[in-house]
Amino acid sequence: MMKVLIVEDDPLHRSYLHEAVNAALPECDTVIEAENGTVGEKLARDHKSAHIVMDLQMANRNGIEAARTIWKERPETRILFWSNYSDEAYVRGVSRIVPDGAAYGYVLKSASDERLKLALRSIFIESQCVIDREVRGLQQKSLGQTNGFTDSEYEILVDIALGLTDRAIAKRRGLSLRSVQNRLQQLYDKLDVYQSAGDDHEDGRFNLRARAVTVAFLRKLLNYSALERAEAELQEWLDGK
Amino acid sequence: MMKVLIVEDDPLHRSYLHEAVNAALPECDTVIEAENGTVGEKLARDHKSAHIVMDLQMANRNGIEAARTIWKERPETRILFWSNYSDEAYVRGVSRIVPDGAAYGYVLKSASDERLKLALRSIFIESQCVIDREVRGLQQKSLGQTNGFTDSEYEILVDIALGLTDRAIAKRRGLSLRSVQNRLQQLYDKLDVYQSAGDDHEDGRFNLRARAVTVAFLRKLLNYSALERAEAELQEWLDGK
DNA sequence: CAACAAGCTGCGGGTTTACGCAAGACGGCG
DNA sequence: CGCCGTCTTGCGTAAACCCGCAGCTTGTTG
Repeated sequence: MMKVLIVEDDPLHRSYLHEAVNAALPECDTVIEAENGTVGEKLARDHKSAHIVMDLQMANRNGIEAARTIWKERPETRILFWSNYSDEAYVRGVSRIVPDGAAYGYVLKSASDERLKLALRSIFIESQCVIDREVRGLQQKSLGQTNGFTDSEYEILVDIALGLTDRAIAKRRGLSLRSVQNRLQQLYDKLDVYQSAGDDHEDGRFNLRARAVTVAFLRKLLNYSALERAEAELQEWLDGK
Repeated sequence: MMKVLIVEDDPLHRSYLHEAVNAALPECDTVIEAENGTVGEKLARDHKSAHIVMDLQMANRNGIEAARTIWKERPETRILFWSNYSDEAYVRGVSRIVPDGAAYGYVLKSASDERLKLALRSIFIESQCVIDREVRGLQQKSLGQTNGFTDSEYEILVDIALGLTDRAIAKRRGLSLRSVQNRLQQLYDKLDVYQSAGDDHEDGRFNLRARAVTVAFLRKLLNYSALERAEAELQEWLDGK
């Protein structure tokens, strides 16, 4: 009497998930599969799916995008994210879109069979949130401020990553030019862009703005999918004049 | 009488490869597996492997890095790259390291079983190069100049992506400041950074330098692994004063 | 309420970027 | 050889960027 929707790129992983669901949830009688985010959204709508397992990184339409629209239509949907990576960019992306009180989970693909099955039961049957330990760590840092980044810092990081000028950022965020630059300084500080820049020889200097983006990338604060989303939002904003 | 080494992150894909090798190469009597680049290099050395199937994107040590050191030790090794992506960054990275006359292959994970098996036989038995059609396209563009990027353009792209200043680039590449800036202009041109910048309203302007990097990322000219490698090279250069 | 921290803003100035203009340098080609 | 295209370099300028300094607005705390 339970239906589960699997949204996952890779056929191997898809069939693995299928088996795992069958094994972990005997009360589940139908399993549907989608091979990308677009199809996933459509199937979720058609079947009014209440239980979804979703990959984050998919070529066609990213898991976060798909989850967002699904949750917009029915916020009580339970979604288990099953991902290869625990990049801060993904973690931040997910926790930005989960509706209040929704049951969801975040399990890494490297987790054991047991963990996956346990998570499936906890979320779909017990309505509990299950977040992988490793991911949890990031989340703390990300929301709390310890060593992590404020939302406004993250925001401006994305803005310069997109290639906006200070002026454009100011306009977009409704700030003065100087405020934007303040935030930038703050960002450069946290990313440690200076130390690598200084190097007592004054010649080996970095372009702070570009360097900050790169460092963020190398630290997985940003990744392709985050950029992609940000770019889409930017275009939207540009169109809205 | 043939040994095959499989280097692949994901356990599912690893066992899939294992089966594929067994099915396609009955003359192969032993299959060894490594779960990341570091182990892969070690096993290749210990076993003097002549036939390797390698994933490109691996957490620990990237397939390109591993392949490079393996080929440095024994250039006649045959390597089949099996990857999820056909990013120009990967294609360029691979073709940069393949030794003269070496037999290698590049097959996408989305290819059919048949294609994979055929590629295995062609490369390991017939010593032929097998490059996936989709990848091939990129390679042409990348080496030929049609619409693609010159090496020097790509080089400077990487440099600004790393966050170097014009001056630093000039020093590193042995050019004058102005020449560096010339190449940048050229790059901006090809990346079409202007059109999105202009937009008749003079306010919606982009920071060309940062924008170029982002556009390159979105077009898969750059990706994480390319950045990682470039960063390592940069550090090396910095240490060498 | 006073005191204080945190964030926004304007001003000013030193540095870096982006780029037009023009003078060489180098290589191919008729 | 002279012509031409491509690449390099210097000069000069307008704009953008980085940032110290100082005045203001907040929200918080004793």
